[in-house]
Amino acid sequence: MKRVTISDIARETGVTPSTVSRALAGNTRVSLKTRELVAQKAKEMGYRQNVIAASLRKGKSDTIGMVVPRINRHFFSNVISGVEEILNPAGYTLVIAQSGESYLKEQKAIDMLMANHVGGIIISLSVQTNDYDHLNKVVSRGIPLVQFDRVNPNIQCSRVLNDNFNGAYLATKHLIKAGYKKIGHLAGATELEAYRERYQGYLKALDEEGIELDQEIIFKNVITREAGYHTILRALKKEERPDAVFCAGDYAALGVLDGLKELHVKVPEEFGVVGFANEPFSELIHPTLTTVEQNAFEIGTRAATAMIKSLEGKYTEEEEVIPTRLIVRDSSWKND
Amino acid sequence: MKRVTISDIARETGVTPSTVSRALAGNTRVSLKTRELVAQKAKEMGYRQNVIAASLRKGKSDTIGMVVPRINRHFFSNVISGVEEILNPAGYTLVIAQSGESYLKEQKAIDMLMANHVGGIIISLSVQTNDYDHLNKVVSRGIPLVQFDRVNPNIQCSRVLNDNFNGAYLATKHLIKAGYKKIGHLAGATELEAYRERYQGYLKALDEEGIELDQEIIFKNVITREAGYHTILRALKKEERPDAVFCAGDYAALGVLDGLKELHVKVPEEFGVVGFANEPFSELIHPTLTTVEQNAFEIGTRAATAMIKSLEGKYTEEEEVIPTRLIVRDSSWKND
DNA sequence: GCTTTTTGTGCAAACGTTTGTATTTTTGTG
DNA sequence: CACAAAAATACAAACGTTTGCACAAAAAGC
Repeated sequence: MKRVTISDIARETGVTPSTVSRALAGNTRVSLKTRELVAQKAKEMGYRQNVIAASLRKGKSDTIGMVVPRINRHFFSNVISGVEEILNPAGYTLVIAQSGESYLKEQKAIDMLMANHVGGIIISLSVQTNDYDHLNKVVSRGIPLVQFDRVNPNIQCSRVLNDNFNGAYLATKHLIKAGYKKIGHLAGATELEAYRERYQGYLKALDEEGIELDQEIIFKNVITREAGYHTILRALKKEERPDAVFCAGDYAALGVLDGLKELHVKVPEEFGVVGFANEPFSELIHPTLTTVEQNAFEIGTRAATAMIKSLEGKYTEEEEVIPTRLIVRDSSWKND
Repeated sequence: MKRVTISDIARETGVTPSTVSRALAGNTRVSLKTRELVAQKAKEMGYRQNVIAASLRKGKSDTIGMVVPRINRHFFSNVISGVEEILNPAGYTLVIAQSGESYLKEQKAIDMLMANHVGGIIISLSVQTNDYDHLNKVVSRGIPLVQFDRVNPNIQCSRVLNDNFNGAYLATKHLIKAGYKKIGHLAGATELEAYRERYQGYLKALDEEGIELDQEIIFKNVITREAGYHTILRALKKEERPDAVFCAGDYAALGVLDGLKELHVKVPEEFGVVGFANEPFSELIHPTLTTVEQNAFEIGTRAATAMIKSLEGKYTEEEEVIPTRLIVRDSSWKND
């Protein structure tokens, strides 16, 4: 059962392969009559373009590469869905690679994608990444690049971002309005812009409300559930103990709730907790977690749209910021 | 900044492209000396193979396609990780397509993968799929196919499965031993083998313990949280009400817990609940959910291994069954 | 009716590999 | 030292497209 090629169609229709190629591409240089003839014959014979051959000839492909830290994170898998939503109908295919938060694997993934002649690359950086030669190489090869969420602003390419700043600002503001007096912050990895922005949003809210900053209740690099748990235990031993925390991630917030439960601290009565990301579990735990929703799917569609724009040569370096939204649940008082 | 090709290396080293090709492939027909010379020069010049060209020539590629219903399901994203774990080190790249539980999209995904000349396809069927021509086409084209989890046993290919039967059997047995008397079952989509097997496991456990089957407390097609919720409300209105249920999925179990909480039925004291899948949330909710763990990662590694075997021509149609494990948590009595 | 323009097709090269076969070089043997 | 055998390399075709250029036929202009 051989594949049917363009030459097979040519033979059957009595024209040359080149005409068939043009006809299938809808080129108006071939008459409408032959275009229809070819199209019909192609369908009849079950022709499918050999994209490999086409890519080789054209020197580029309709495959877009995507590099994410981990595919099984709610945020990233939803971004991927968003990207597919746009890319597939537009005739592109997506190949996904995981960096596993490792700089080395990220480099390898990009190498692999370039070896596969992808038409463009959409990436969210690993935590480890602090050298950007691999990204610059992509750009200098003329391959369209789009960064999202975890980005480096110094690379010449479009970027799609969460409004981390505003989300954090709203979250902190909410805690203040709800009546909590001493609000701590569990910050994420300081190397990542995204977490730094959340920290800034936190600061802005405090500042705006005239609350003095207390470095004693700001904890850096607290991302996991375990870290959150240990941190809250430590925090509550301090003389000036916080009565609420804004966590830069839901997993840390989950750990905080673990710790509070262990210490029999009532939430939200005695202590308020707000997370970030709206992980699926956040509405399933007890108490349900107040958190900041990031619109992962939309980030995906925007990134894909920016990519297509670049592919069509309409590239302009731009930065889009997708709004975030506070979801108030049971882990914080609602009376604001 | 032009790509360096095999001919560039040939020119620099004074041999022909064919020799370079063979040298890079490690063919012993070229002398060790030139092999080393070529390898060194290639490195020096920064050569990267053009896989597109190679694929075209060889008529197949080192890209493996994977089709899953949804990428953002814990189970599937972990299977994917397992597949990558094996495929990447072996020099293959993975392209992932989502069927979104739609037969049409599944067909399209397979078409796309074949157009891209993937070397093989790993698939888990969509719920909707009840026609298998697209799979047979893959097989008849000589493209290695591996099915996992949701499979059709009539297709000629290797399969990797969960031990659904035993998992369900253990779960039900556990409920009986724990002292529950009337155990219902929320079954999944009956079109899927996987769910039918879980049902069978449930039956076996009842039978073995000499408990008479009551069709009144078996509910089909209950997969979502909402369905679980409505079903348990309905079930508890019956005259012969169950005092425990084994759910074919964790989401349904979650809905059951919702319903029980609403009715102030105490879990596990008055009612036992067991789920299936060990979704991440299952240990975060209150009470924590007793459930059956399926080793998604291992399913992935096995599927990938089977794929590589097929690719290397060592194909034998085989079926592997990966064991499942009962995880007892707070939603059922532990005194068994 | 002859040149010029337009329109539709064909020819052939190119994309970068791989691989069967032919050719040259080296090695071994009598 | 000749000659066969073995080893190393070269040649050339092929994979299925796309596309610049050439060419023929039809249409248009004078």
